[in-house]
Amino acid sequence: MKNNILLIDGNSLLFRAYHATAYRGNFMSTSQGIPTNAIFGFANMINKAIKLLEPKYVMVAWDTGKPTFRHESFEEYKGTRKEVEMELKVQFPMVREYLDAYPIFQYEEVGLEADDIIGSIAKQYPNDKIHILSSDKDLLQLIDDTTDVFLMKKGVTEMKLMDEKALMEDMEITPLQIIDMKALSGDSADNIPGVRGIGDKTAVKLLHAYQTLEGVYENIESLKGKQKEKLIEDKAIAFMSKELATIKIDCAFDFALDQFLYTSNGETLNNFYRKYEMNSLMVKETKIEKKILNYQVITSLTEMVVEFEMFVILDYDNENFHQATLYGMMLQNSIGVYYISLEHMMTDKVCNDYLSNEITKCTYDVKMLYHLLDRYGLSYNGFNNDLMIASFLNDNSIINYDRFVDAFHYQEDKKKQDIYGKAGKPIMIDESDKLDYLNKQIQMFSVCKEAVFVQLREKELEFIYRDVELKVAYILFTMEKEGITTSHSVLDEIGNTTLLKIKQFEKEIFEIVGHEFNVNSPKQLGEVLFDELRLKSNKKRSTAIDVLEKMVGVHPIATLLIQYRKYQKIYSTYTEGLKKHILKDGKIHTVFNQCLTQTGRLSSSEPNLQNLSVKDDDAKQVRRAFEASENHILFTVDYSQIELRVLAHMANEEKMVAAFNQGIDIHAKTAMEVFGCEVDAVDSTMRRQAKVVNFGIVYGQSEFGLSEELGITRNDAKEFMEKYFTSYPQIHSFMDETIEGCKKNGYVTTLFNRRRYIPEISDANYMTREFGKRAAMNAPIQGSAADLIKIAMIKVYELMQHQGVKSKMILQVHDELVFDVVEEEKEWMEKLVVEGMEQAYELVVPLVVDYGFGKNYYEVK
DNA sequence: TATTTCACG
DNA sequence: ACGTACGTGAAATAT
Repeated sequence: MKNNILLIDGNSLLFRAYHATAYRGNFMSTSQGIPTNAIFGFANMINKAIKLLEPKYVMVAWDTGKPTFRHESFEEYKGTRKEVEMELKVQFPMVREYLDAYPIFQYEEVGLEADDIIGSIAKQYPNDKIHILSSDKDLLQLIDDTTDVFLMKKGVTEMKLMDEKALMEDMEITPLQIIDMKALSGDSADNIPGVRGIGDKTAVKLLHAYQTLEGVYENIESLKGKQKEKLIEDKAIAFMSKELATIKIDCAFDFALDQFLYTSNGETLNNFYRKYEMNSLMVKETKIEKKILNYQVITSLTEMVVEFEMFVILDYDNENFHQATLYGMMLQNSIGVYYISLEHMMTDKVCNDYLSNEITKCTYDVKMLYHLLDRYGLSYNGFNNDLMIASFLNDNSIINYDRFVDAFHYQEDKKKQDIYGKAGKPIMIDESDKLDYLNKQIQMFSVCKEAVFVQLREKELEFIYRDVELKVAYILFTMEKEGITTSHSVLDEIGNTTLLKIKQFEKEIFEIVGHEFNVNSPKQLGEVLFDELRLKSNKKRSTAIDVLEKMVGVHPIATLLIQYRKYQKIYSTYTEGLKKHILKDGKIHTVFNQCLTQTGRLSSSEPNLQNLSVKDDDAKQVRRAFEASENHILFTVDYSQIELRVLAHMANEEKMVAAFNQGIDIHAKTAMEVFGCEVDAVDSTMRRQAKVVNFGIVYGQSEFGLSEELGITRNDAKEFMEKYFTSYPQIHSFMDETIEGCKKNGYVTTLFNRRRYIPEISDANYMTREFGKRAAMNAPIQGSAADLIKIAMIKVYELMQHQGVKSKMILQVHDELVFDVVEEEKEWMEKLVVEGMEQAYELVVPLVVDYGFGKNYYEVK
C-alpha cells in the first residue's frame, strides 16, 4: 500500500513566510516585541498543505551551517539584509520549538542542504506517494511518477501542485531539465553562475532542441554567432553549474520512516500559540467536524421529539437587538438537529406551546433571544441556561472564552459575518450555507455545554450564574427595550450654540498661531505647540489635557485649546453622536453588554449612556435631552462610595468599618488619620487630598502616581501612603494577600466568587507584572461592587414586579440606577428603590444611597 | 486598522 | 534604568 509522505523544505518556507508577512519593516510580534511573523506564515503554509494532502508521514528538512540564501526573494531584500536578518534569526529556534510542539519530525545534517535530505528521502521510497512543500523551483527536478512538488506561489497560502504535466505546461521542460536549465542560465540566488548571456528563455530553447546540457555541447557546431562563442567559453562553468544544481539523491540516514508518522497534539500546540500570542492559530481539541449530523428542515415541531433542555438558537442577522431580522430557529434533541423558519414558527401551534411553556431550554446569548422573539410577537419562557454567560463566568479573558464556545471559529470555517454580512451591511444570504453554519454552531454548543457547566460548578460560580447573571440578562432586556426618551430639539439647540463656540475658539487659535491647521489632529497640533511655539512638555509630544493645563499661564493658546476640545467633544460625541441613535419612538435604546468587562461590570454602547458628561456644567447640559416620559419623572439613585465600602468590608479594616457605621465622612476620617488631627482641623485641601488617596488605593496607585495627582513631592507622597497604611493596616495586608493569592492561583475573586484570571502577574516583564498587581488589587473591589449592584437590580426589579408598579428601570451606570417613574408612584418608588438598594446585601458596613428626581437627566442631580 | 484624546464610574 | 491608577466606548486622525 502506498504511503502518503510530505517532505518540507524548512528554510525556503521560513524565508518565504518571513518576507511575505514583513510589511515595510513592520513585523507581527508578541507584546514583548518578539517577532513571530515568520512562524505565523510558516504555520499557515504547513497547516494548509497538511489539510489538503492529508499525509500519513511528515518531516521538515533544514539547511545547516551558514545560511545560504536560496530564496528568490532574497535579492529584493539584499539591501536591507542586516536589519531584516536579526528579526528572522530569532525565529529560527522558535520554529524548531514550534515543530517540537506540533510534533513534527525535523532533520538536519552538517554538510547537507535541505534539498539533499529531501531528494534522498524522496528517491528512497519509490513505492510511496511523495509530496514536497517548498518555495524553491530547484526542487522541481525531483518530480517523477510518485513525487510531486507543492510550490509556494505568492503570499503564504497560495500554492500549486506541480507534477510532470504541470511543469511542462508552465515551463515547457521535464523535471530533470530543471538541472540543465540552471546549468545554462544560472541562479544568482543560489550562487550558480551558468553561462554568461544565457537566460531562462534561451536555456529552454536550447533544451527543446538538444534535451540536455550534454546534448547542447554535442551539437555545438550547429549553433552560431555570439551564443556559440559564449557556450564554448563557459563550458567548464556550465558543467560545474550542472553539478551544483543537482540535488543529491543518494544520502543515507539512520532514521526510520516511522519517526515521521504524523500526529498533532492540540495541547502542546496551543501552549506554543499562547506563549507567542498567536491566538488566531489556536486549535480546538474537540474535532466534531467529522461527525457533524445533518439537520432536518421542518414546518412544525410535531416532526421532532420535544425534549427537556434542548439547545435552541435563532437564525438572525448581524444587526443590533432593535434592528436584527429573525429568519428562523434551530433546535437540537438527542436524535438530531431541526430547523424551522420564522413563518412556521409564527403559525405552528406546537412551536408556540414549546416557546411559551416552562420546559427548560438552553441557548447562547439569551438577552438577544428575548429581544428577537419579543419583537416578533413570539414567546420565550424556560430559557434557563445561557452558554455565553456560563463560559464568560468560567473565564472572561477573551482567548479562553473564544476557545471554548466559539470553537467553531477555529475550524477555519465561516463566521457569522461571512453568512449575514456586517452590521449595517447585510449580504445576500445563501440559505444552504447559512443552515450549515447554524447546524455546526448548535452542535458545537451542545458539545461544549456539558464541559462548561461542569467547570461552572467546579469554580463555584453557580450563584453568580443562576441567581445573578441570568436574572440580570432578563432585566437588561427590559431596560434596553424600554429605552429613554431623548429630545432631538434639545440636542439641536445645544449643538448649534456649541458649534458657534467651536468656530470662535478655532478662529482665535488660528490668529495666535498665524495660520490655519486641523486643531483636531494631535500630530498637527503637536507641530504647532512644540515646533512653532517652542512650548515644552515632559511627556514627549502629547497634547493631552494635563499637558495643556500645565501650559496655562505659559502661553495663551492653552486655555483656548482646552475650551475648543471641550466643545468639540460635546458636539461630535454628544449632541451629534447621540442624535443618530434616537429611534422613531423618540427614544434611545442602548445596548448593555453583559459579557465583556474583565471585572464583571456592564458596559453600554450604541450609544454609550454610561459616560454622559456630569463634571462640567456646559457639557452636563446634554443631559437635559434625556427626559422622563409623559406624566413620568426621572428618578436616579446611586450608591455612596460603594467601592470604599466594599474595600472596608473585604479587608475588614476596623477603623474604616467603624467610620462607615458611624456615618462619618470617610474622606474626612482618612484626613484625620493621615494628618493626625481632629475633625475640626480638617480643611478642604486636606479632605481633597485624603479623597485622592482613598481612590488611588482602590487602583493600586504608586507613590509616584499620587505625587503627580496631588502635585506634591514624591517624598511627601511616600509619607502620605505610609501613614495611610499605618492607619489602615488591614487594607495593607488585604492588598498583599490578594496579590499573593493571585500569584498562587492565577486569578482573584469577588465576594460572590466571580473570577478574573491575571496571567500578567507572573510575567517576565517588570511593567507587565506591576500592571498585574494593580489589576489584582482592583478587580475584587470593582468586581464585588459590580456584583452588588446587579444583586440590587434584581432585588429592586422583583420588588417592582411584586408590588405591581408601572414605573420602569431604564439605565444602570455602575453604581447608579435610573428609573422612569409614574408621577403617582413617586413616594412609592422612592421607598421601594432606596430600601431595595440599601438592603440588597448585608456587609459589615451599611450600603447607603443618594437620590434625586427631575423632569430630565440634568435636573435629577 | 491603530492611535490619540476624552467622557463616565 | 524603567515608568508609573482600575474599568469602559466614541470620534477623529493617522497609517
